[in-house]
Amino acid sequence: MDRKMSRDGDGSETVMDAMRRQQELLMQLRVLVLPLLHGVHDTSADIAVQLFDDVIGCNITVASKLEGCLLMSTGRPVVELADDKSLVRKSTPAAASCCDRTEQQQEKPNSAAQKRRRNDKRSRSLVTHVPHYDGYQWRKYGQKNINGRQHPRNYYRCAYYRERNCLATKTTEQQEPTNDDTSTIMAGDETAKYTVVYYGDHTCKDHSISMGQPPQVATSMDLQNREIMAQTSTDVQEPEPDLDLPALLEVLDSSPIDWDNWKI
DNA sequence: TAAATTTGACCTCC
DNA sequence: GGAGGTCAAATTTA
Repeated sequence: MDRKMSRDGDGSETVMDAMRRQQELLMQLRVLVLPLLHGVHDTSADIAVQLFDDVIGCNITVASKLEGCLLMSTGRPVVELADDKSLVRKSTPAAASCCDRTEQQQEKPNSAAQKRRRNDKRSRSLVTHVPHYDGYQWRKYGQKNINGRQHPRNYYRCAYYRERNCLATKTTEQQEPTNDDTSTIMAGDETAKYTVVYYGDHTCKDHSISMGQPPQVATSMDLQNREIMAQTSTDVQEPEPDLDLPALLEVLDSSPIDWDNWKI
């Protein structure tokens, strides 16, 4: 890895790029597969969900540790893990961690601490046609028209935010149609693509996205949530009852794999 | 009637 | 001061 990291001067961005890419693709694969498991025997679906969470968690852990090593060796921060850099501001000494902010919020829920900025480097984004199919239950808490964007950004937090103090949040935003898409994509069109950005981990799960924990509790909840999501989604992004696999596969088309960067 | 969503206001950051 | 993120009262829905 040292050899690779020393490429292009320091090469650190290549490795981190690959990690980010892996993270992104895993999220996309998760979104792709979870709906297909709907109705599948619970045990198999449980295991699949757990495996996804574990692999993603493993990836996040490796990326974090790698980033720490790079910080020590280069003395400068590496690029953000999130794709949407406008949403993730650079860390500052004053920027508390996600967990630190949690404590502050619990102490003074209506104080100045109520406004949180997205400094979490563990945010990850993906592009999907079915932004609700991610295995979790979300509650919408806001909508904002973003400057210059055609579609508003929707803000969701975990449905267990209060009940289990789960700080996971996500934003969804319908992508602007490209030249190729303009003929087919309209508001609410099921072929529309959405950029989904996730922040934080689900602490509502016993194991969150971590490794080596028993899957039973969290995964059964995932399945339950997935069913609820499929039944109760109320936003524009209504998931199709019968999922269009080609449409889902198109998600992957939006970010072709660059195999050169995968050679670490 | 409880739960979920909408939406305008407020707050923080740049 | 503008943009983005969150809160919370009002409204809608099941």
